[in-house]
Amino acid sequence: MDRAINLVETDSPSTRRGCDPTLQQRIPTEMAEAFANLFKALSHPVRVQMLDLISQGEGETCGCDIERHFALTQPTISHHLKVLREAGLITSESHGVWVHHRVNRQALELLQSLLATMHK
Amino acid sequence: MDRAINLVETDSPSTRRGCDPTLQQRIPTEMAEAFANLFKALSHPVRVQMLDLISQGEGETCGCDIERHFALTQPTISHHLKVLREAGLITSESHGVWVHHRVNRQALELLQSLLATMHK
DNA sequence: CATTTATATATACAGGTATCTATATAAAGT
DNA sequence: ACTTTATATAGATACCTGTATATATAAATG
Repeated sequence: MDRAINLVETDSPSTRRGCDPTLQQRIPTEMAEAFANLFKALSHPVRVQMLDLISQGEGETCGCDIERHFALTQPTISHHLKVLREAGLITSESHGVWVHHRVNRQALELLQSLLATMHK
Repeated sequence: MDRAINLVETDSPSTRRGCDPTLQQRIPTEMAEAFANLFKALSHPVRVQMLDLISQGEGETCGCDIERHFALTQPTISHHLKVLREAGLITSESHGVWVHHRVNRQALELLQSLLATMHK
């Protein structure tokens, strides 16, 4: 009548530890890291606004278009664009001196579906 | 025929600067900050997984239930829960020694709708 | 029933790391 | 030459996570 050993790492339903043993880690670590990286790219107000600006263009939005809307230096804008690009939220292609940016819809849809699963 | 002054802060369509002058800052700064704060709370893989675990419970998920799923110390778990709580992604209420957490659906829906506007 | 023991949670602090933004500079197209 | 964009660097600030500690409740035991 004493549960003896196994004080930790138990998953049996007879354990007094854990109010709800049915909770499962549905999101594996690597997937959680991928999601977190996308969210991190959106964790700055300037980048939220930048992505919204880019989403308004038809893939023709260039850096100077974005720059006009912020009280930030050009290297700082360039940095934020790089963060969005490396996260996979936008793609960028050079056209002469200009670089045109467009949103990656797949990434946004992925985030949307995650959020959907988390509020039933 | 020369545009003279007004080298910066121009919004007039006659400005040679800016390939696409129709782009508008649809998201005001305070709103962008609010969104960024929510995204920042989700910018860590552990918090993504934690929110998913909490979303599985019926508002009865306690800290110890969460703790079991991570190789982190209790204060670290407590810290991450605090981040989620202060961002408004979860609410927490004490029941005796336990604290029960539940997701804030409004916050998740808000993020979802933002993402929706950004991929048309 | 009182007293100890264990459990759940929170706070304070600190070291290491990452992020933000500016200045300075470079490269390349028009 | 002028414009667009990128990189390097650096200082200030913020974030992550552990150790140490505190509090309050529950459980156990005499």
